[in-house]
Amino acid sequence: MENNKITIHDIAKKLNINSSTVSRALNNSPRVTQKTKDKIIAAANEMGYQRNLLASSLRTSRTHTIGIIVPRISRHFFSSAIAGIEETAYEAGYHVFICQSLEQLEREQNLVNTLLANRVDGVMVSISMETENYDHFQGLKNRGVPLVFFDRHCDIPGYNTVLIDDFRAGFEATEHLIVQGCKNIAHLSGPQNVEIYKNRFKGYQKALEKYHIPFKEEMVFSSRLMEKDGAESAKSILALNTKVDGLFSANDVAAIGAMQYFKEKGIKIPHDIAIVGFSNEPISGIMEPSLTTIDQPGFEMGRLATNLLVSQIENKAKEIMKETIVLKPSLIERRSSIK
Amino acid sequence: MENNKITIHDIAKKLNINSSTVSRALNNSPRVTQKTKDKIIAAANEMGYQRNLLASSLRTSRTHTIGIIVPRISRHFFSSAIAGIEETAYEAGYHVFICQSLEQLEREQNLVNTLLANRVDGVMVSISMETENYDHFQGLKNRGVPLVFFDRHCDIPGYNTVLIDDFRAGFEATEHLIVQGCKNIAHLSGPQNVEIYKNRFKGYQKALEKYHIPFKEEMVFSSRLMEKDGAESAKSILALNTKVDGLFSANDVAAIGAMQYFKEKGIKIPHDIAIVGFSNEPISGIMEPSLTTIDQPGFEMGRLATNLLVSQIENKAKEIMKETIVLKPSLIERRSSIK
DNA sequence: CTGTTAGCGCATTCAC
DNA sequence: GTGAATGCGCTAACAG
Repeated sequence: MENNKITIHDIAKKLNINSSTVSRALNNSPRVTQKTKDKIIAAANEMGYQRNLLASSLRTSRTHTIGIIVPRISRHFFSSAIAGIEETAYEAGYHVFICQSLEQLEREQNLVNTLLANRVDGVMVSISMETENYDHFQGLKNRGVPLVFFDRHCDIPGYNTVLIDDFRAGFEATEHLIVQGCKNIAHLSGPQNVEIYKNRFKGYQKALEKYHIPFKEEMVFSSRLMEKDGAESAKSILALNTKVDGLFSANDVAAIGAMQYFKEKGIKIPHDIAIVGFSNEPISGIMEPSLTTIDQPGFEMGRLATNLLVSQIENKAKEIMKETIVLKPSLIERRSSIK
Repeated sequence: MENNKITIHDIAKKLNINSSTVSRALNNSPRVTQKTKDKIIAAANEMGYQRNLLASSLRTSRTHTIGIIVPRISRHFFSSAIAGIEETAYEAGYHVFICQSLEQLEREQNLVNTLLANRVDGVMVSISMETENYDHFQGLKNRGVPLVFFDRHCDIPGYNTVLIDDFRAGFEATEHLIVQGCKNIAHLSGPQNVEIYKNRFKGYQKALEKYHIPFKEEMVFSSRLMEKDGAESAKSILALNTKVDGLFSANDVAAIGAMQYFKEKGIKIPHDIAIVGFSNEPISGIMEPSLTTIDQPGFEMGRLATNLLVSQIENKAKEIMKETIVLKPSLIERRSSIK
């Protein structure tokens, strides 16, 4: 039917008015009569007009788009977070540009530049496991593009951040195992440049300390916390001289990898080894209730982070404030007692 | 350090040359001396120049961005497909704008318009379960924006499509159950406006026919194939007069829901009821090998669909060809025999 | 090889 | 309340 590209000029010509009026009408400016507005909007619909956001953004230097960089969209936590982000962003009139770093620093760096080149109004990041410095975020700061970290944040102060209390999560997870009777508790930890893993580890140590259980270096297995890392760590755990009877994993995926390995070896969960990991709904749901998990409120974090970002974007005139929102983790016990 | 917005004019001024030359140099045009190129690139880096893609795209009417609409990014099949799409797109010099319809027609319609307004160079869609007509894709055609359907396609000819042979998948799944000794095989089916579900259903019927097993309407449970739908169907299956001993589910999620329900009720899989579903790696991996699955080559489909789309985009001068690529499904048996 | 000019589509001054 | 003119930053056409 309608051909290719209809511009405000085309509809102005047809109505024998000026394109500025059309522009104003379509932006619902109060400086246009309702009558002419109606006429213009009717004509626009009829002609199949569609605003060219590129031109509009070029002119206003606002894209109403926010960029988000996560390690991997298929991870349950991140897809929940994205759901929260999209919902909130949509309500505030923003679109979301979703990007995956795939845990690679180089990709993360490129993505920041891509987002910058696309002139997004703000950026939300959960850093990759390889990210140890933050130079690549400097460009955002130079351009005055608001940035919010969520979940996997950095330890440099002065950034806006939404996170959960990971120290507390680690502490409670470990305490839970201790209270249930575990004596030798191993820990699967992640790269220490990522604050969440560092803090979960600290929580683990603190819980041991509280219950006067000696901390042993060899009980901590550091890896990138993929499924196979969990399995490998499980193998190492079985090879230890000490008989391990509890395990706290710093993420969901590694916990699952470890659990699988243990099961293959005929080890009973939680009877022989009790595990506390993090929630991963699609998987948690189909497992027998052998895993106690810590819930990560991804959706909620997404919402909060987006609100924070949007308020930064829209108050850019004022000095950008630095804010940190801390959420409480919650332990989900799938059974009344472990041992 | 560097301030806000540096344009090609700024760097032209600094070097006492014309901005067109700068533009040409930055686009690596052969019509600029290597010397001046080097000089310009050096200056650009030094000044922290970053191309404004909005302006560039406005001028060239090419964004080098492709939009993709899937029902839900967290679904294993789609996240694999997205991985394939991103990889291929990146190689071809395109960015990917990922959107989720969340199985809602209205969202799908809005997303098409959003992509259009953002002037993406092409679009890839796997339709929602609610999508029964295709008017909302008309705008793409009018604008000459190439469109490729993958996996969940439509039955209207004249569109580019990448799909797997779903009839064959349904047939082989059902045949597998029959050969393993199942006599009463139920089927979990999805909305029949979605071709893949229709064809899987047809394959199921054809297999029954081949083995002279009477088809019974009450053995088919139609739903939106969510996890809870699978569970509900499982409940209905147990309430039947006929004792069902085999189940073919038209997707992975419903199969998992059904399996959980059966297990809760103490029914042994596959001894009491054998199930064939579709692969869902993160979940398949942690289950005991009780589920035979059909592999959906998401990554491969993503690659193929992207290649198809890119070739359409880049040959837009010629008439747009219509092509359908059909992939073979492959049955993955996790154990040698079921019964 | 490089400079000049014009315009992509829109929003925003400034007039009236 | 509406029209005319200008420019966002870039690239393409045409000169030279």
